[in-house]
Amino acid sequence: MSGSQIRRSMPLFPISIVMQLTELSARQIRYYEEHELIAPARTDGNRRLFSLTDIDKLLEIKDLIDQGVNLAGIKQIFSVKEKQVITEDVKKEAEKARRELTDEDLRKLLRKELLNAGRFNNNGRNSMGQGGSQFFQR
Amino acid sequence: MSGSQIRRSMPLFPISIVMQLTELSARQIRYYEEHELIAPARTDGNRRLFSLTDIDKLLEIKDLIDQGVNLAGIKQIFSVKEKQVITEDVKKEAEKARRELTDEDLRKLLRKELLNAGRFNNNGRNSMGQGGSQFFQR
DNA sequence: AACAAATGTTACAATTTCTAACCTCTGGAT
DNA sequence: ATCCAGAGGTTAGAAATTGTAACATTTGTT
Repeated sequence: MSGSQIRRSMPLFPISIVMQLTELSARQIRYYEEHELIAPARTDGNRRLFSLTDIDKLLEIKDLIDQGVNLAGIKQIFSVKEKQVITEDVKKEAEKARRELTDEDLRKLLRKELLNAGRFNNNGRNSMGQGGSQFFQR
Repeated sequence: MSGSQIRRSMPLFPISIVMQLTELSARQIRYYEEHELIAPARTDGNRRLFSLTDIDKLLEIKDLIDQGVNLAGIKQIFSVKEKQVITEDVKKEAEKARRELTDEDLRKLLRKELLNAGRFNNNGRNSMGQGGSQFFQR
């Protein structure tokens, strides 16, 4: 399971292959790297080497571009999706807990939760600054 | 709790007030409505009336615009965040289950999970189409 | 070692897209 | 009836994205 993660992030493909797989131009792919949407590995000779994860990301980028989203937007979307991955992690564990419900699993779940607490800056502001009316409090 | 939800979505503010609160121009605010990022209510005389939810959204829009995200991107982000709310819902329930762990709660959790399953189109594609190599399977 | 093909970098240009500002006109409120 | 906030159309300027070309470097092959 962690092995497949390694495989998915293994740098394997030269840009020519990625162009075919994604139907993106080399220029586009380099541009997206320049703006830090992807970070392909490099060979000793400075050639890009893309992983499956990179390719998936490129396909997602292509989708969003088609929907009119600009690069800044895609960057934001990726960052909220990263959060999503973690909550989904918790979700999966909850699922497992539902099935098994051993004390050991519950301890693991709790531990993970605590580790992730406050890991991201919560961007949620509120229109009334501090000391907003109690009437409107969430 | 559901009461405060009602209050937060209650149409209260005319555009002039919203301009001050958000430091957005009227033209901008209308522009964002035109592109369906907000949907303020209207008075009998067709004037816009904004809720606190609208104002929060506008502040978030302002932030994202400042970060260079275009409207299409903001729209996507809003839709992703909606998902997030739901997974966070599940997360909260998982937290609760961890504390209480009654059979009843677990049944509720499961029910919610099943109800939300497939509620959103999962946009996740895979670089290898169908029949991709087992080697790379997630 | 030498050559051909692929890829990297950089610069310039062109095109497209966004967004804010300008402007006019309408309709509601006093 | 008048006044003014608000609605909506149009446009200009800026920014983003991609294409193209020139030239350097790497890779693989013979």
